[in-house]
Amino acid sequence: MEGETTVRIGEAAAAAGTSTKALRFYEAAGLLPPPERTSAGYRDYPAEILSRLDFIRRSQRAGLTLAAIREVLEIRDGGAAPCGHVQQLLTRRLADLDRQITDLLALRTTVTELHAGAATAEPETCDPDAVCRYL
Amino acid sequence: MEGETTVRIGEAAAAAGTSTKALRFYEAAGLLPPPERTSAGYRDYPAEILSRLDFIRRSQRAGLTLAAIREVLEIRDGGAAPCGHVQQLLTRRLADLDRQITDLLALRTTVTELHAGAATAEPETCDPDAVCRYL
DNA sequence: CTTGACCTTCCAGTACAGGGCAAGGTCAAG
DNA sequence: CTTGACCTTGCCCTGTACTGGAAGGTCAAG
Repeated sequence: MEGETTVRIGEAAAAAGTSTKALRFYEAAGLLPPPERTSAGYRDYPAEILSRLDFIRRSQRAGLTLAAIREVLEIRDGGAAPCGHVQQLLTRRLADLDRQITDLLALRTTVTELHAGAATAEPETCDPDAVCRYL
Repeated sequence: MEGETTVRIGEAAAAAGTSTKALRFYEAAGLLPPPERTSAGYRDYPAEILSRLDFIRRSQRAGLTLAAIREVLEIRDGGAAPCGHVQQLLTRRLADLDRQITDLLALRTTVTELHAGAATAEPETCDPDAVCRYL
């Protein structure tokens, strides 16, 4: 038997491309299980923490919130495969993205129109009461 | 000469379609000049406040922050026409919107791909260590 | 022995635009 | 006289994902 490889928080953070602050934050937020501690009180993570951190990072790149990621992790930690939940999550995320994109495109149209109007700015014809006719 | 029409905060808020809280907040944030007070200490706005509130609302619908709106108002209050500034503002806002939209579209592509992958979910083939292969 | 790189906890703050509630003053109507 | 609608100030709370700093413990190297 070999001794198991463990990592301290700084090493884990560096390997995952994040910060020690973030790892402690994830722990407080329930995304990481409280690790063992060394006799000095240092967090002592098993090497598997790295794939978990990688999962968190992949999920974040998909625009998922930490709360959503935590749910997936909880299902997995409960022993079940989170596939179904993940699929729902992605479906909702997609709908959300579509709504956001639609909203932004509409706003872009509005702002483009305002901008075009302002291009022909004639301060003389402005009603001071209206503050600015171009908005 | 007639007495000038004035409005109290509740009336102004209702007319502008916002809340008394928001009006006090705008005042603290420098978007509204501190109004006269009645003998009881009530804010007593001139009727012109309504066009200012309307301007604020129009600007917010264009997605401008209160800080940006305040700048425009300050220029106008300084006696100048804010046209040039407004045009810059809209140019920047447009560039910002384009960047946001581009980012969201890229994210949408990513999420769509993940979602398509997850549609063929086969929990058996998952590596428990990876938490979920579909993310 | 000391320095420096780690690690610990806790507190505070970031940006945004207010919302919620408390505790109390004011005013017209019944 | 009292009720109810309105107003005042002040203070904390929301959500997001952390980051910064203070104050101090631990450990290997020089």
